[in-house]
Amino acid sequence: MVKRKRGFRKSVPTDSTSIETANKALPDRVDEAYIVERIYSAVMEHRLPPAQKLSELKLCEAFGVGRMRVRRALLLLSDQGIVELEANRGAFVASPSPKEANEVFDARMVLEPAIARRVAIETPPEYLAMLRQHISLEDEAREYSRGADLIRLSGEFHVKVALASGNLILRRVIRELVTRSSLIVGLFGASNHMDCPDGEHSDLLGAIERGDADTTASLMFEHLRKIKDGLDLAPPRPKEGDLKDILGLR
Amino acid sequence: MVKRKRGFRKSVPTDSTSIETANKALPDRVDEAYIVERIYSAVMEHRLPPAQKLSELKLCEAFGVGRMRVRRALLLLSDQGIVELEANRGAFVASPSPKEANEVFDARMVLEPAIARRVAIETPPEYLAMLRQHISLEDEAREYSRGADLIRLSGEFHVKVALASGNLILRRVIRELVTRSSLIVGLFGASNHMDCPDGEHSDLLGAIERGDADTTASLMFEHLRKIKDGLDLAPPRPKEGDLKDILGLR
DNA sequence: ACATGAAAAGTTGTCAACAATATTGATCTA
DNA sequence: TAGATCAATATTGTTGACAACTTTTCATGT
Repeated sequence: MVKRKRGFRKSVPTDSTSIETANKALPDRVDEAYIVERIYSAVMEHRLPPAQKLSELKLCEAFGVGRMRVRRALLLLSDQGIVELEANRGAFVASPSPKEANEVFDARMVLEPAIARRVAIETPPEYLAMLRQHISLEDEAREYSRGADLIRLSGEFHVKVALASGNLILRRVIRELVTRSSLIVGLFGASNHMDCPDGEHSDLLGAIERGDADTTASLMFEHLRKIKDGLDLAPPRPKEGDLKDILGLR
Repeated sequence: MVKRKRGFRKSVPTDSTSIETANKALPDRVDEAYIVERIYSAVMEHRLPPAQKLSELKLCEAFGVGRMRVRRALLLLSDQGIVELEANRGAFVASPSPKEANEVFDARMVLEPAIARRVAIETPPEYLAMLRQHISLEDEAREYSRGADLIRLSGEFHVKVALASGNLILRRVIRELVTRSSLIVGLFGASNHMDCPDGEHSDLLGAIERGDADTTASLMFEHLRKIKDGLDLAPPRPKEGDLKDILGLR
C-alpha cells in the first residue's frame, strides 16, 4: 500500500483508548495501513460504535504518531465508507442510512455467492483446513457465550471464504463490505441477534468441501438474506426536514 | 467521499499537461475526488502510460492546488492500485506484474458474470436505454477508427453494466478493476488488439434484454476470458535477482 | 429562568519552511 | 572513453505555526 523506510514513533502513551484497548505493543513503524487495520478491527468487534467521533488528537496520542499519519488513515477509511469526514468538524465512524445498508447487503448478495461458488469449484486444501479451524473457533466462542468474539468471528468467516479463492482483490472487496456490515448490524440489528445463524457456516463449508458449486452459492445467498432479514431497515431515520412530520404538524 | 464547504483555487495555469490535455475549465472547487477522477480518466484513455512519473509539482500546477491536495489524491489512487508510491521517489502510474494482471482478470471473471446476471434478472428500462446508446457510441468510434475513444468506451461499457444494477458499490468495485485492466491491456496487449471483440457487447446486451440470466452470465465470462487470452502474460518480467539466469551465467 | 449573543477554547484545514532522500552533472582517474 | 566520486540540484517527507471554523462557556438582558 504505502512503502517507507526508516523512522521511529516518538512517544508511546501508556494509557489505553477505545481503539487501543488491547494495549498491544505498537509496532516499530506505525504507518497508515496499521492505523487503518486497527480501526477496521475495532469496528468489526463493535468497540467503535457508529457516529463515534474520531478526534485527530486522541488518535495521535493513541498511536504515537503525528497528525499527518492520522489524517491520511482517516482519508483512506472515508474512501471505504468506514468513516465519514465532515468539513471542519472532523471524522466520525460511519453511520449508514437504511438505504446504504440495503446497498451493502445487496452488493454482498450479488458478489459473495459468486465467490463462494468459485471456492467450491477449486480450493487449495490448506484453505479448507483454515475454514474448518475458523468454524471451531466460532463454536467455542458460542459455547462460552463470548459475544464480542462471536460477532467478530462471524464477519471474519466471510472474509476468509473470499480469501480461500486465493485472490487478494476479492478478499479486499469483501472485507470492506463485511466491515460496513458490522456497523449496519450494530445500528439495525434486531433484538434477537441472530447475526450469523448457528450451523449455517458449517453447512456452507460442507457444500464447499463436496465441491457442490450450486448448493454453495445458494446457501451463501440464503445465509445473507437471513442476516439482512434479521435487520430492522424499515423506517428511514428522519432527517432534519422531517421534523414537522414527526411532530404531526402538517 | 470528502466534503468541504468553501474556498477558491488559487492559480489556474494555462498550459496543458498530459493529464489536463483536454484543457477543460477547472471546477470552482478542486478536491481530491476531482483529481482522482481526472487521473482515472487519463488512465482509461491510455493517455497516462504505466510507470509514468506523477510529479507532485506538475500536478499542483496542472490542477492549481496546493501540494496537500495532490498528495491526498495520490494516496487514494495508490490504495486502489492505480498508482504506486515509492518512498522518497514519488508516485508512478502503476505497472502491474503479470501476476497482478492475472489476479485482476481472475477477480473480474468471478464478479462481473454475477453482476451481469443480476442485471439481466431485473433492470430499470432507463438503464437498458443507456447501454444501447453506449453501444452505438462504440460502433461509431469503431466505424471512424477513433482508437482512443474505442478503448475508453470498451472499458466504460463494463462499468455501465455494473451501474445498471442500480448499486453504486458494485459500480465502484468494477470501475476500479476496469481501470486497472486498462493499464494491463496497455502493458500486455497483444499486437492484434482485440480488446473488446466486435459484437460481444451487443450480444451481451441482447441476453440482458431478453432476461436470459444464464446466457448473460456465461457471455460475460467468455467475453472476459477472450480479453484475457488476448494478453501476453506468459513471461513474468525478470526481477533483479534473475540477472544471472538471463545472461546464462548459471 | 430562559434566550440571546459575544467571547473563549478547542479542533480542523492550510501553508510554508525545513529535513531527508534521490537524481543530476561535473570532475577526476585509470 | 568508461567508470567512480562528490558536489549541486531537485523532489519528497515531516513538522510546526497559523488561519478558519465549530463548539462551549459565560455574561447579559428580558
